[in-house]
Formats: sequence, C-alpha cells, structure tokens
Amino acid sequence: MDTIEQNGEIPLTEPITPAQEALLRDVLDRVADKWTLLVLEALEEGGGMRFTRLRDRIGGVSQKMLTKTLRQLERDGLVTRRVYPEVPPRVEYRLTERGHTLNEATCALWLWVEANTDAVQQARRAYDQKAGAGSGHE
Amino acid sequence: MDTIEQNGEIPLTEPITPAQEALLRDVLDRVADKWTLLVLEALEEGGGMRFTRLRDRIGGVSQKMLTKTLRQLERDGLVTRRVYPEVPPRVEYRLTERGHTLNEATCALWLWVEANTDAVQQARRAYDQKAGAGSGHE
DNA sequence: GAGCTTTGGTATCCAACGTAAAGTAGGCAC
DNA sequence: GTGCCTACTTTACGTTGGATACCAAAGCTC
Repeated sequence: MDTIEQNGEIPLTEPITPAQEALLRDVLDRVADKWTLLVLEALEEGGGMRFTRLRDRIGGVSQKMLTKTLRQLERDGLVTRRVYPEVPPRVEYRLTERGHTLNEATCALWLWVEANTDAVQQARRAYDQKAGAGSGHE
Repeated sequence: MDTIEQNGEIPLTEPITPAQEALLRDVLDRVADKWTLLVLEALEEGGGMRFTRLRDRIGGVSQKMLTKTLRQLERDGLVTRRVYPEVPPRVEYRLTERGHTLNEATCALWLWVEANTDAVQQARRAYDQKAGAGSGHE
C-alpha cells in the first residue's frame, strides 16, 4: 500500500520516488515563470498591494494572467489575498513568509540577469550575423 | 576580451532606460523557463552531452522544445553546439562559462523547490478543500 | 543494390495557453 | 436611472507547445 510520506524531513540529496519527481517538476514549472517572478518582486518591494496597482507596477501583464498568477501563488501558500468588503472593492495581496523565502531564492537569478543582459545581447548579435552570413541553408 | 562600455558603469539598483528594461524583461523571460533550467542542470551534471542523451536524461521533453531551447541557449552564448561530421550525425552540447554561472545562480532556486515542495503540496490541498467547502467566493 | 538502422533534426497538425477587449457586480454620486 | 469605480470574468483570437511523422546520409544486412 502506497502511503504518501508523512515524515517531516526531506533528504536534500536526491528525490526518490517518481511521484516526488513529478511534483518537483510541477513546482518548478510553477516557480520558473516570468509573471510569477515579477509578481514576487513587485510584492517584495512594495509590500501589500492592490490588484490594479500591481498590474501598473509590473506593466505589460493582462488581467487574466495576473489573476491566474496570483491565484496560483495563493493556492501554493506564497501570497495572501485579503478582500475588504467595501465599495468599490479592495483586494490586497501580500507575500507570505514562504513567498518571501522564494523571492530570496530568486535573488541570485535577478542579479545574474542584470549583470549578463549586455553580454547576452552581444552574443545574440554575433549569432544572428553568423547565421545570416555563412551557413546559407535557406 | 574587451567589453564595450559606453556608460562606464552599470548600477545594480535600477535599470534606467526603457530599452534596458525591455531587454532585461526579455532575458528574464528566456531564463525563467522550465526547459531552460532543466537543460542547464542536465548539462551541468553530465558535462558535454549528445542530443538524444540529453532528451532521455531530462525526460518528458519533445524534440521540438529541446531543439528550440538549445538554439536559444546557443544564441545567448550559454551553451556551445559542436557538430561532428560523422554518420550517423553526432552533436555535442556543452555549457559555456557564462552558462555555468547562470546555473549557479539558479542553484538557490533548485534548493528552494526541493525544500518547499512538500509545504506547497500541503498548501494546495488546504486551498482546494477550502474552495470546495464554500467559504470562498463561488 | 534495396532496405533497415541510427541520430539529429524539420514539418505538420491540434490542443492549450496568453492577450486584448468587452462584460459583470454593486454601491454611490449625479 | 445613468454612469463610475474596482476587481475580476468571459469571449474572441493569435501564438505557442506537444505528439507524431518524415528526412538525410552512411553502414550493415541480405
């Protein structure tokens, strides 16, 4: 009989079961998302924030995707969604403690992007020139 | 190797121009990708690797996406693609130095995922129960 | 010499996803 | 009553990702 693990400790060396592997892959997919990272960053910097303010702050995100991203983050226990029963409606989103730790974990990634954006752009230009000039498989 | 420095220094606090902002967003979008992270991880652990081996090692990735991901990484100067003119063809992918640094930057993210997968799963169960029970907004 | 195999891809079809724009709710100023 | 405000939800549509099929080119088999 397969019991879902109920112990409190997680071996950091290797994921053992395929179920754990699948779940890990799923969580990774959720976390390695552009909008997720941007929402986390915005909420980290701005503290609690309303929907529209968050949308404006991030910029370029559709309501649908922002709603979806926030719901997923709420479901995963990374942000809290607090509704004030007022008119007009007011909903405030805020990072949980766990969400805060995730944002910290992505900090290195942000720094990498900031530090390497220039080099990546140069690499792209070089690649595009080379592809356009020499191989000629068109 | 000389890097072109037009403004002399890059402030790590804020991106200034909208163009830089857009590029940064673009690079982030490229980097915050499930397959990208998995490819980087696989190449980091396994060293240089052939296409099919990489596909098997990652698991669940289609040829199309693996090809696309590898092309993007190559274009961005993060992996090298070396073709041996043999039959059957042999293509070996390998991390560049910059790709290696990116993988290091994502290390914290991997650790977070491994450490928090369990808690996320629990949060999801709690959320789904609560949503199904009727205290929510349905 | 026809046909199968192996490897690293393209090409095609189709479902899922993301975006933009319009619609919904519900008090409140007019 | 009409319109406005906010936080969504729904609809329409274009783009992307996945599964499958196909391709090329040499070697081996028959």
